[in-house]
Parts: sequence; structure tokens; C-alpha cells
Amino acid sequence: MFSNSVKYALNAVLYLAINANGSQKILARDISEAIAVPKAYIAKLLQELVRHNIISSERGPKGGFYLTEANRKVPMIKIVEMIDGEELFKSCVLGLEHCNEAKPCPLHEKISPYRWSLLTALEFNTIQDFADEISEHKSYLPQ
Amino acid sequence: MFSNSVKYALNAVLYLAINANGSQKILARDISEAIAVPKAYIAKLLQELVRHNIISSERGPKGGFYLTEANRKVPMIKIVEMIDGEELFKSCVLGLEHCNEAKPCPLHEKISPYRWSLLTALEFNTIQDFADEISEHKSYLPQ
DNA sequence: AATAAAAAAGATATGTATGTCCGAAATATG
DNA sequence: CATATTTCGGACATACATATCTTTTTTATT
Repeated sequence: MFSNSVKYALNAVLYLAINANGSQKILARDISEAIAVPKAYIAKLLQELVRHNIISSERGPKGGFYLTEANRKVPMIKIVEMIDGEELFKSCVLGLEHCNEAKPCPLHEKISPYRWSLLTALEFNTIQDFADEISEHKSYLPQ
Repeated sequence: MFSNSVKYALNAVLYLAINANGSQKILARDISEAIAVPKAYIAKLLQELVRHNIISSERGPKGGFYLTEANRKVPMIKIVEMIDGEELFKSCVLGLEHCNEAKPCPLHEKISPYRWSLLTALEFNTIQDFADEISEHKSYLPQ
């Protein structure tokens, strides 16, 4: 479904959303350990998330990664799109160029309502929304 | 969602279902051209489909790939499972080991209907079912 | 100013999916 | 039986995602 990179990034951002704030920054190493992803690899993804203004960071001592209020309002879909691109949920599951509502592939009708609801859920729910669900014990992460 | 190999295999099998029968076999080259996939690559996939009794083949002049009546009754999911394995629809989208209905990850509820729709569509429809839909112009392939 | 801590950046390595090539085996046809 | 046609099987090549390593830049602290 998602690439490993997307899975890692989603986990890392949710971990940040729950554990960090402006004064409490988190080291790449700590995120790496918390979500069980190689440090150098997650560090690269975190850097790219910063470049795309999805998360924030500060260098040097007392530095680390964190989320601003603006970051917390970013829709989850942005993380997926940054890595796997915008086509993931939009292109035909069979890879057909000309598949659409008018000329659907054999799977199209059977899945598109559910696909669409997934897409809108990721578009309309922010990082904070998902973090809140976890805080309220409606959903869970390993840590 | 699906690997390229799965997309290719699904397309190739549906093309066979529509265009071949016991007396009218189809060359790997023709399938390759029809679905726009490299010949050597689709040939490998076709061989594996034969080994798994999902399609049939005959060597030599007048040979080629085709479907028996038994082949046509194979559920589409078998093609996906042969290549991408059975975990594709079952493992957590975030890669979490302990994600389940009782303790769902933040994406679990959002993604379940989509996955379920895809899984059941592939489990309960045979190769022939999809081919019929196409013959009846309820759904479409490029050719 | 010197030091240490941390992210950022670039270069490199590994692994897996994807794609290609060539020879062997099977079979219909003349 | 010889030949042509086709799948089959193994080895090889390439590209991309994944992962690692090293150096540079930034910044707080002393």
C-alpha cells in the first residue's frame, strides 16, 4: 500500500505530535529508537519533512525536531504526497491510462467509493486530529 | 497499491480471458503488445501463472497461452497472491506489529473499508466474471 | 573564543523489483 | 527426419528504494 518511507514518515510525525512541543524538541536518534527505524534513514526523511514545512527543526545543542501550531494543522495527505506522490490514490489500480467513471476498469466501480473516502479522510484530517485520537485512546501507536 | 508485476499479470489474464480459447491460443509477443509490457518480462509472469495452474500454455508451432474452463473459474485474488503474497491486504498500513480491530492504528478505520472492498471484489469474482463484465460493456480494458 | 551538540548535506552501499538475453525443450508441419 | 515455432528456464543487467557513512554547518554553553 504505502512505501516504507511513507510508513516511517507517518509514524515519526505522529510520534512528534504526541511527544514534542516548542520547548520540548526531540532528537532524530530518539525518534529512530521509538519507531524502530534506522537513525540515518529517518533523519533524511525528517530533513525532507522540514524542507516541505510539515515539521520544524533547530540545529545545535538543545536542538531537535518539533511541531509548530502551523505544522499541526497540516493535513496528513501532505506526508504521503511528499514521498509517494499525488497519483497513489488517484491513478487506476490496474495501471490503465484511460480508466475513468465513464469507462471504468473491472475493479473501478467496486473500490472507488472507499478509495475516495480514504483520500478525503487524509485530506481533511490534520496531524493534530490524528494525534488527538491517540490521546483520547480512540487509536494506538506502539509507544 | 499493487506492484507493477501484479498489474501486468491481471491485465494479461483478462486479455487472455477475452481473446483466447482452447483452439485459439495467444503468443507471449501478442499479449506483450496488447497490454504494453516488455515481452520477456510478461513471458516470465505468464510462465509462473502456468506453474500455479492459473492459466495454461502449449509449446511449439500453434502453441501459446490460453485458459481452460477450470482456469476461468479461478478467483482473481489468486493472481495477486501469487505475486505480492497474502500479507498485502492483511498487514497494518503503518507497519505496526500489534495493530488490530481492538487497538487500531490511527489509519486503520479509515483504510479498512477500502482494503475490504478490494479484497472481496478479488475473492468473489473469477477470471470469467471479470471477462463477462467486459464483454457486456460494463467495464473496459484498453483493447 | 573554544567546545560540544545537533541537524543538514553529500557520497556511498545494499537490496529488491524490474527488465533483458540466450540457450534448451517441446511440438506441429512438410 | 529436419525445420520452424513457441514456451521454458537460468543467468544476467538495470533502476529505484532503502540504508549507511562521513563531513559540514549551525548554535548553545562555558
